[in-house]
Amino acid sequence: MNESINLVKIHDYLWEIPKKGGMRVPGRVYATESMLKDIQKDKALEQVVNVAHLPGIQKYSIAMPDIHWGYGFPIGGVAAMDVEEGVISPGGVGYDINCGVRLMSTNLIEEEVRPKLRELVSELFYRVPSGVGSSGKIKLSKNDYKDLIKKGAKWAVEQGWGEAQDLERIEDYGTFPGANYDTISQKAFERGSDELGTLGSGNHFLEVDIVDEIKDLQVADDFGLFKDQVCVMIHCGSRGFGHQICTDYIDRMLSYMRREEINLPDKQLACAHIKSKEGRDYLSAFAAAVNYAWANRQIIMSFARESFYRIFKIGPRDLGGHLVYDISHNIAKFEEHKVNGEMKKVCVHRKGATRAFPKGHPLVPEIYRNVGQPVFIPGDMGRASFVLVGTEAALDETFGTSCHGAGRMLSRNEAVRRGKNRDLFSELERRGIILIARGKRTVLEEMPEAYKYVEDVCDVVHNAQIAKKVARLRPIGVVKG
DNA sequence: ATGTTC
Repeated sequence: MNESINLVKIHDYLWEIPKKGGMRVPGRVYATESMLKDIQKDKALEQVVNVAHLPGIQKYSIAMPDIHWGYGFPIGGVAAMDVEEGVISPGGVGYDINCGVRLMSTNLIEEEVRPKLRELVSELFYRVPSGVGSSGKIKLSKNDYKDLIKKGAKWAVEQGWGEAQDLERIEDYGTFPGANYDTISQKAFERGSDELGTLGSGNHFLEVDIVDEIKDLQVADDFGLFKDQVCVMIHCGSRGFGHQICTDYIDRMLSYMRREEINLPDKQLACAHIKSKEGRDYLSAFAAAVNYAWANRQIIMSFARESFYRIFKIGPRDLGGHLVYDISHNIAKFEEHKVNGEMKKVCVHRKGATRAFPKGHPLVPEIYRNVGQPVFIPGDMGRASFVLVGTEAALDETFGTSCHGAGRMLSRNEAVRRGKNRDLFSELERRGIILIARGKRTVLEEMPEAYKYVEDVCDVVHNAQIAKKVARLRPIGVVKG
């Protein structure tokens, strides 16, 4: 418990940790009072306080309602740094650089898919390798890499996985600027060389979902969503490539901090000034991993389309198979935000947090400029996931950010311990959900009871108005690592 | 998250 951390109520869904000691800004936590009790069970709020010590941090060290303990920064944390004096921290992005979620809509409805659901999920499981260390059929040469790390999803489309219009529905059109081949270790290249088009493990998944309830008819329609529609949700990141880049740069930044005599409450806050050589090199390698993750999700979506074509013997026109949007929830971005009444350029770290820009914002892709940015909040494999839309209040209060998931409630070990006599596969099947997974342990770690109910988390961001609910999805087919 | 403890 963190009795020593004082929480001052701002309103029913927002609490402030007053500035104290070496904190440069206060902390702010979006949660209900009852959620705070769970949040206080681990060291996540201490991490919010620690992050508030970082050089150049602006306004607040922010925590979303799905916050939990992470490496250095909490997962569900947001921190914006001044670009002149501030720092970039690999732990503020996460080990899985550009982990994120994309949603693909289809023209199909549940009753059309049900009769062949098991075949479909088997096909998806076959085409998209999953599990730790899973490798795919795509082998990346040095020249492939050079092109891929600069172009991201655009590279994947050029190679034939998907179409140009997909790129209009990805943050930054699927290409992150600034990648530099020379800032990346050989080890990172090796680890990533056969992992493109693979899902990975842990909380990553590929799901067939049904649009179960529409919460905002107009916005749902603008996103191309309707009741009973079949969708595909993909959650994964940059695999061993991004992981190795994070590892490499935490190491380099620890020596930078010793050299520059930067003292922080936790070694895991390893960071370097954005303008330093170490900071710039990290950003160049990080950009490459961002692009790798976008290419990865692009390729997996393309495999999903092919699975539908084969199982239902239909073509692209009948499937629909439109990308709704692709969100990044482990990323740092240079954006303009209002600080003390003036617009300034900051580097926003979003770790387990989703950008949620309102309509009219120039960084929202043109097709959604008059609607607002889609926000996806995946829940657990047995209950629900949500589609929301970004708001003006998010831009004012949270650097345009909302939460990213249900938030873990049980540790992985505790979930496995409690679930060891259960058969999640048949339990889910009785509820109409086909689950195919590579490892039984991962399934127990990820069982529904290990997570908060996602709608409770969505209610916080909805009521705090930092995103607005659009639709609820429910899973009918799940592929796990 | 992760060649699941370089």
